[in-house]
Amino acid sequence: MADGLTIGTLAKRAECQVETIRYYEREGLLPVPARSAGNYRLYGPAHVERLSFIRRCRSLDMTLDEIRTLLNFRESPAENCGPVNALLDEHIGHVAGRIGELRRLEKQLKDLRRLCASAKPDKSCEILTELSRGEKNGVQSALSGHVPGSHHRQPKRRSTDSH
Amino acid sequence: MADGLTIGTLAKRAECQVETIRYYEREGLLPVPARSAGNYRLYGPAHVERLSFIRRCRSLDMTLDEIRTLLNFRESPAENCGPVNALLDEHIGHVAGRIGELRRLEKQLKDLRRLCASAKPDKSCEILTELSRGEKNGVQSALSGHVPGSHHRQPKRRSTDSH
DNA sequence: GGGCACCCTGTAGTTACCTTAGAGTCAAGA
DNA sequence: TCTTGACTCTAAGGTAACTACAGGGTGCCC
Repeated sequence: MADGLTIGTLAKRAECQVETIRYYEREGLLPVPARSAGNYRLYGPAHVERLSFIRRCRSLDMTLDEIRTLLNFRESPAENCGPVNALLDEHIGHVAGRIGELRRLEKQLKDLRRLCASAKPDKSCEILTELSRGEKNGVQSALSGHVPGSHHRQPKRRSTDSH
Repeated sequence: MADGLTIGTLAKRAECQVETIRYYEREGLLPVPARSAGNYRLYGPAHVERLSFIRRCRSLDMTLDEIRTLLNFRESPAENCGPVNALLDEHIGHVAGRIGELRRLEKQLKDLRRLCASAKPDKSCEILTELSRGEKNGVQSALSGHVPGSHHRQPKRRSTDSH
């Protein structure tokens, strides 16, 4: 193999999964790379840098669309970076709003939990009773619309990793 | 139409979308209802109560699997409600953990934002520079694995609603 | 009987990937 | 040389919890 990194090496450098790289390529976030004689993707330093940028933004919970926008700013610099600031401010707003929602949610859950401090006979479980109440004075929805994801998907490891 | 609520009426009672009800039926969360002569679904008070229960749990950000578990508890009551408490405690743990993650995230974003207080010439934008740094002393990932969703999907309204 | 709101089924799209199947490639060891 | 094992390829399907849409049928009022 002449030169260039294989996809697995790039994945290690940028700390992400191989499949994620191929996905970004399909999504147009990473340019189509050169290929080796055996049809392997070959990457250079520019790919490492670009992928690191993307992963860093993702670790800040930006969407791929937001990242696309930032990448465009990088490629065709305008007179000032006002739009970059604006994008970041908006994103900060999202995160802050979400924290507020989750805090209200946490309070509700704790209120609910307090209804049943110990393991009582199941039939009189106040929690189940309260949850089935349709009235407006019960537990209220804290969320504007529905907010997804206090549950993470923990990626199943490949068999090659653990075995 | 003899008696029973149509799906639209049920949706209004439980404050959810018609499609969501059909989805819950497919998922086995709601029992298959009776049908009218014209093949319309017909619901009774038990459906209203059960759907309200589900929606209330969803507004508390529980997964459908968790809700399924709670519904099972309701249907076949055991000696005590310890498992209900356990489920709720675990869910509270999820939410609390998520709040912590998002707070770290918010701090990082604000640190990043401070690098560029005004609209400077784009080429020297410190934010873009910092985001492309691969080094370990830059902005760090605050998230264990990836945490989805500070962005909400806001459902597009149907044309019949706004027009 | 015309029009409108409502309902039906079935399929596909959303986000950001992860998983799997089935096959090819590469380098090293026996 | 052959084989083993790690790596790579493409294509398709799965995840969560719905939402959207196409193409039709039903119920009811005027």
